[in-house]
Amino acid sequence: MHLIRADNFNLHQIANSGQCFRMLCIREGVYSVVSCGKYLELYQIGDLIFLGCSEDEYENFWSDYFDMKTDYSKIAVNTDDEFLNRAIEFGNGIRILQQDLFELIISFIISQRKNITSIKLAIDLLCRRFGEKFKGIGINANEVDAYAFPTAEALVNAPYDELAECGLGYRTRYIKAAAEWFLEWEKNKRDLSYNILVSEILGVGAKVANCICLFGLHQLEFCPIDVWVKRIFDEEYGGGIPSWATSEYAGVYQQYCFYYKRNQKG
DNA sequence: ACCCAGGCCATCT
DNA sequence: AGATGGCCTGGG
Repeated sequence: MHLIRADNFNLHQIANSGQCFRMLCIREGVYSVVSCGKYLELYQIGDLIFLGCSEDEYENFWSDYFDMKTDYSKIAVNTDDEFLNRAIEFGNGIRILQQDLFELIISFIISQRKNITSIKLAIDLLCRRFGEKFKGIGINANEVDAYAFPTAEALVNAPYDELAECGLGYRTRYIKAAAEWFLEWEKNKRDLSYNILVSEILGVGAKVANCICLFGLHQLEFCPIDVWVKRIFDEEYGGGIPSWATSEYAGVYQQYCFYYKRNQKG
């Protein structure tokens, strides 16, 4: 067990911000998350975060995963934009996680035309079938069965029908192609960019590429425009593009606004 | 029973 | 370059 104090950190908001599909509420207030073959359970009381891992593992891994080195109090500042101010106030515990790139690419290809519940289900099935099973340590030092996200090799070698059975539908061939692309990319690790993602990976269009840049490459200026953000532009800005959407931290503001819009009035 | 979801691609005008 | 239809499937 490791304890930290954190500002601009809200576990519930992070888990429900739509950027991560493997952070689950397993009991009242307690969340589990798997990343890079590591399992963590954690909960929050006020600004205290209780983590079911060693200080060493926190410092070496989870601290970066939760982007603790970025000072969000410098991003979530008051502006002259009333809607943005309300969104920041509402969602200012959201952080941009530093997730595994391959997992990110596959997850957001899966996300197209699916709601969050369906995305989580498909990814869970994928991990159970093709991911490595391992023992995680729970918040009470108990042992937990966990599944890593499948490697690119595992998905390249996976029979098409078995992949499809995870509820991927027409995206199945995209997933296979993306896994093959990733293995090839890993050989030389040339710099990734929005244009490369869109032009080289089948099934990656503008929205998904923006998500990969923001959530997978931690380039905070990328602003994915989905139906919710479109709705914000239409209903709050008369169809125009607000200045935050083209700013240095556009992706963070997008998260605040997206979360606010989805969760307001009911 | 619908209807559509946090898109993308191919195929048109 | 802009608009339209098809696509898998499960949740609401």
